[in-house]
Amino acid sequence: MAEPSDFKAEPPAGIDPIGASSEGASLYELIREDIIEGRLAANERLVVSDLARRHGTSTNPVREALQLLRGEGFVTFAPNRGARVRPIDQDFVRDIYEIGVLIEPALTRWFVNMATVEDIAELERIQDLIEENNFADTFRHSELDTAFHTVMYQRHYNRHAAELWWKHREVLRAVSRRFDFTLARRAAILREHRELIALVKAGDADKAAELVARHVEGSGRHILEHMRARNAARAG
Amino acid sequence: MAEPSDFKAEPPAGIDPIGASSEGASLYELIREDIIEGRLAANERLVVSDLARRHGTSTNPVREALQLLRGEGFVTFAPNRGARVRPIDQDFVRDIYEIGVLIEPALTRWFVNMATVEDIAELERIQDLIEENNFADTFRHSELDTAFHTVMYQRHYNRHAAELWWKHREVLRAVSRRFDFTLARRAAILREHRELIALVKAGDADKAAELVARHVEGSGRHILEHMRARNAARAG
DNA sequence: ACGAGCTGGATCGTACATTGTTTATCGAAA
DNA sequence: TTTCGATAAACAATGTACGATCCAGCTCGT
Repeated sequence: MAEPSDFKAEPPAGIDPIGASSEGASLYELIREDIIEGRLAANERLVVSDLARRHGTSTNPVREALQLLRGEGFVTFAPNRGARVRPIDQDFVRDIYEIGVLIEPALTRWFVNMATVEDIAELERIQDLIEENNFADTFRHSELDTAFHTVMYQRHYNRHAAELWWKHREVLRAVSRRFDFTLARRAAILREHRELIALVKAGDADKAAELVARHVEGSGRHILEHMRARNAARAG
Repeated sequence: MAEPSDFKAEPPAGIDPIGASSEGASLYELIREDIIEGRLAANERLVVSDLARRHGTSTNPVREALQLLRGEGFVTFAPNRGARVRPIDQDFVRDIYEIGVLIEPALTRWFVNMATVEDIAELERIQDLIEENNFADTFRHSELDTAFHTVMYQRHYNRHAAELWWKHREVLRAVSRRFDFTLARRAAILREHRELIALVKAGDADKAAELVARHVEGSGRHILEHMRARNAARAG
């Protein structure tokens, strides 16, 4: 969170976004993006030689990228049958937002007790931008919303929990980009953010945690409903 | 959970313990064991060519195993500077047991509402074995204790949460094997298990969840205290 | 329908090129 | 003589290439 203008969603400090070398890293990111963004279909086979050809590298970096993705759960392996895209389906989304409902309130509770004046000012600034944008640019909204929550979680001492949150967040962000926010959901997001800021100011950790649980729950349900609707439309 | 006699701790169904090929899998497991069990020191460099020589393979499988471990968080990478062992230190343990405190109660809550007569009988059977063993064989206790909780979580619909629990459990199990249980802790474990079974029988999900939170918290604190004591002893 | 053989691709091994990091050495300045 | 900095050599990570082997799934002939 450096400059006032740039709001590229960034991971909380200390979470390495890349980690490998130049080639391998980009390969990893490219494949990962393809999976999260849905460009690679669920359960699609990931043929090493194809990927190598497509990205203009040899097979070795591809294999390493796939193993890395396997470790992170985006790719499944069957012995001697290679890799497949783990489907980002309703079950997957439900699983990770449910974990969010359990973890985020705890992160929030800590934040409420540690928040500085600057933190609160930052939250309000981002919230102003969110309201100014008012879902006109959904991509921008997504970035700002992520930034809002990152402010709260980025300095938490439990790096594992923060990292887990971030990874889940990235998936949900990508999925939700495929849908529009309903008017009801838009109103709820704005209301809950404002309410959350008020609770942080008041130092009411319990109520803030409870609110965040509702907020995450609502967000997850909203995404799931969209996915269900789309699947029904496709099937019908 | 097949035969009455064997209680090798096993992951909940659907969590692939291996996944890769024969060679690569064993390599992955060997290195992973070395890290978790503490045979590889914290932050120790993992030189690909060394590992390849030591395990009698070429460098390729080693590199893939390391990437997989990176994805799972056991190894850190610095570009062009290779891999290092992620230290399993107090912070690490604290982070994952705190996440357990958040997740396990939710898993338990579900189990209480879904438990069959057979499930409860299984819990009691394992608990009998735990009490029969009475910490005489600490390794066996560890296996039985894991089996006890696996019965509760293995059929949970949220595979992500169950998998997360299992991965964390493996680490904590390995760490706690290096220490003895204090008498107080032993008593608490037995008491809480019995109490938990009673609450499951009574169908009291709220109290069961609360108890599990205390149980996990107590277990985590116990391990942390041991680690602190050992570190203090080493430093003094 | 069924089984033998074929084939694609995964897996692993080996060798080597390139590139970046670390370390040791050497010379110049203090 | 010691210290500092530059340079070079050693080391290791990363990427490429290619060949061997093995297995799952498919084809084709019966």
